[in-house]
Amino acid sequence: MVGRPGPRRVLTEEAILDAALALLDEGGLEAASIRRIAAAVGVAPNAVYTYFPDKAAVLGALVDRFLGTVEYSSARPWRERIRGLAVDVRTRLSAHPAVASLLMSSPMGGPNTLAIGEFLLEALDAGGLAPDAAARASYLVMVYVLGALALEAAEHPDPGPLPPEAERITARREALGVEAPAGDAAETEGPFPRTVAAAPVIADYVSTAQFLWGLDRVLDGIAAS
Amino acid sequence: MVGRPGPRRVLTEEAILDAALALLDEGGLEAASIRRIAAAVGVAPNAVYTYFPDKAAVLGALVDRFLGTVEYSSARPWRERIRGLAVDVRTRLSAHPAVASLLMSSPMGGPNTLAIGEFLLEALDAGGLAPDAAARASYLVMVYVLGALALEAAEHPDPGPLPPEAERITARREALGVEAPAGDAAETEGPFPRTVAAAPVIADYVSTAQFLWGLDRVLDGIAAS
DNA sequence: ACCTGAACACCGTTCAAGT
DNA sequence: ACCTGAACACCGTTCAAGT
Repeated sequence: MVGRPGPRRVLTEEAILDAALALLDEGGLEAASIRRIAAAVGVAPNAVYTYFPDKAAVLGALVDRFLGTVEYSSARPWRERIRGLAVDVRTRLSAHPAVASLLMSSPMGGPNTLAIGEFLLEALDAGGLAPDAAARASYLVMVYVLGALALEAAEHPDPGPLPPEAERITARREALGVEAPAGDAAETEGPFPRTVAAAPVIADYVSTAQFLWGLDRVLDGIAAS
Repeated sequence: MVGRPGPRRVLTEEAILDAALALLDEGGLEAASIRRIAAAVGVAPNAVYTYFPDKAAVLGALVDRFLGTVEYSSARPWRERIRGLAVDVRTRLSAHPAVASLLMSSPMGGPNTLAIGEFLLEALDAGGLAPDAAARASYLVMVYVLGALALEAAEHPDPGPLPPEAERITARREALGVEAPAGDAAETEGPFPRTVAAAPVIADYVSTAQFLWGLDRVLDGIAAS
């Protein structure tokens, strides 16, 4: 802006990812355009291509950097290790909801993604699984965690921060047309009677409780294999 | 094209969705633009907005129509019903890989999506689950199936038809740098020793076998709850 | 009601040029 | 090597107008 073109080194991969994340947080997926990222760091749009080959690379690097912030420890029993990892990912994601949608689309090939896979293999080995079963199980855990988080994120395509959990459950409840828990006389009519009867639980799908319930079923299934 | 503007009724929701699906199949997600869909059905871009409020509605309707083609029967034991549904979705999706990515992003609110949810609740009720557990379990099954399919689809962001399974596994194997099954002397060095050792199994993640293994673990966990 | 042309406000990416 | 301005080939969506 001040000076003329030339080798100025005003940019960093980090600075680009910071700007992309800020735009993602404020305006959702569609706000994270190359042009807006460039504007945010005060540079011409095409300058970004000096640091990343294309937009997918920027978003992929963003996802991998995010996964690098996740903390996990090997000190506890194997189930607790995996639960701890899953909860930590989910907690950190709640501050950056738009990143959750990117988790499924990026190719999962970054170094921090590999580190998480390695951690899962360790935990499952500690759980007594044979190497092949541990490998299959680690992928299952990833499918569950990423799937659950992406589905939660899909529920709130609107930009901005994720509303509090209680609010999101209330929104689901209203969307399903349930005011009272409807526990008295089950209205088993209409096209989808079971779905209507289950509405109170369905409203709870986006809750931490449902997330952990599902994870525990997955871990039960793995432990029994 | 031939006549002048006016109430011609040359379009149908069905025709628009047909064109969108064809573009999706040929050119992947980015090919399914409103402008290209309109061109494919021989109409001005904005004519599409007479039938759908926006692009998201077009893609949402496409997903729901796709889920309407899925077949499921209530004749078998509950586990077989759910396995049959999952396999049928996966099989039909292999002809339309780009639709898999849309499964996670659309809000899952269409009538055919509800019908599948209802079917799952029936099967789980037949499996002896209490209503609340059945509701939670039905969501878990959906998370697993949709997550697994979306993750498979993310592996092939290139447009065009999905390569045969054997080819995709070979591609994964090469990407991981595994030529031989490496079962002889485990190279437990480098940054991610377990990941390297598990590479042969990891190459198999995109297989039907892995898909069903994961589903069976999920169903085991549900049955034990 | 259903379609049109034209426009608005954007995109990702490429290219030749400057330092 | 790193950045620029300018351009290319697109987007989704809106609006006033025609029939």
